[in-house]
Amino acid sequence: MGRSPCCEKAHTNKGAWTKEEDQRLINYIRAHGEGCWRSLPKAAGLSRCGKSCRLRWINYLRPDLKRGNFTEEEDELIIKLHSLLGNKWSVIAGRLPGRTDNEIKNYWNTHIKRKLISRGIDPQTHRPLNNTATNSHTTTTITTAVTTTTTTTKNINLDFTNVDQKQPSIMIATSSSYDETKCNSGTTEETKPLEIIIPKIPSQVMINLELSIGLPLHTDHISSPESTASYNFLTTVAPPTTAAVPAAEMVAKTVCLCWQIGYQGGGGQWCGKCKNTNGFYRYC
DNA sequence: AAGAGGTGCAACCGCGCGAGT
DNA sequence: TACTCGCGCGGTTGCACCTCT
Repeated sequence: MGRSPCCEKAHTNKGAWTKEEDQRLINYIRAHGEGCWRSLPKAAGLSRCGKSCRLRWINYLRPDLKRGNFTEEEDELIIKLHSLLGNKWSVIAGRLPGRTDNEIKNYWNTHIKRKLISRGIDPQTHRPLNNTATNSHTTTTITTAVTTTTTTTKNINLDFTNVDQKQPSIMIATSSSYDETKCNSGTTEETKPLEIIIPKIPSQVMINLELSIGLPLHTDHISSPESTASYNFLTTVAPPTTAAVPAAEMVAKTVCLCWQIGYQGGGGQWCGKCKNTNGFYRYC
């Protein structure tokens, strides 16, 4: 069986694009818009693969691209997003207007990786380099900064010290009040640690540490200036928005960072308002 | 001045997914 | 339900440019 090739390779150019090819592509997209990349090369009079045209447009020719060096703020944003999303370059790019996934990916591989290593941080795990190899009988501390719609920040510390002998506990310290029935609780000054007791388990049992990220189902959470001001990288793990989307609208995209921590095949902990859809808890 | 090695980035490749039939 | 098609994504490659010796 197999897939048919995306284009007739014998009749397509490869390698660097010429100015003439660029101009043809720009002119065609200006006249007809994006889309139907497969038929575009022929229609535009280009001897290129449709995928190649799409890549050239998205990564280089698009008028809304921001060229130039990454700022320190962008650096930190990329690091934070990567720590949460991993190599989801397109999602990360969606949070950096004017930057492309390819650009961010390249920048990560050439600059940020080195930067993190120089800080003593593993670029893949975002954990201290000298802490990457751990033993199940030693204390393992995983600290994840989880920010919800508001300024709520939770630091989750998993203490599996001597799992065989006693119940490990998970401490979630949050700078906002914690409401079991709501993911997107309002921000207050109150700090209330939440302790979850995990039943005694054998040390060889696999532990499922899955962080579930849901997309927003509704956008009526945020209306106050304070919450607008608190807009940050985690509030927009929603589908990418275009550059034309007003900032206020972007802010309105909310996300529930429901989390699940449990043994494989066993129960975990969920946000009280999450819905169980096809076996996965989503959205609240 | 020139060659070697390193770096950065544009472009390619293969695969997965969703829509359509 | 099975298959095709087109798009988009992430990983990888190739090459131009830069720096060092």
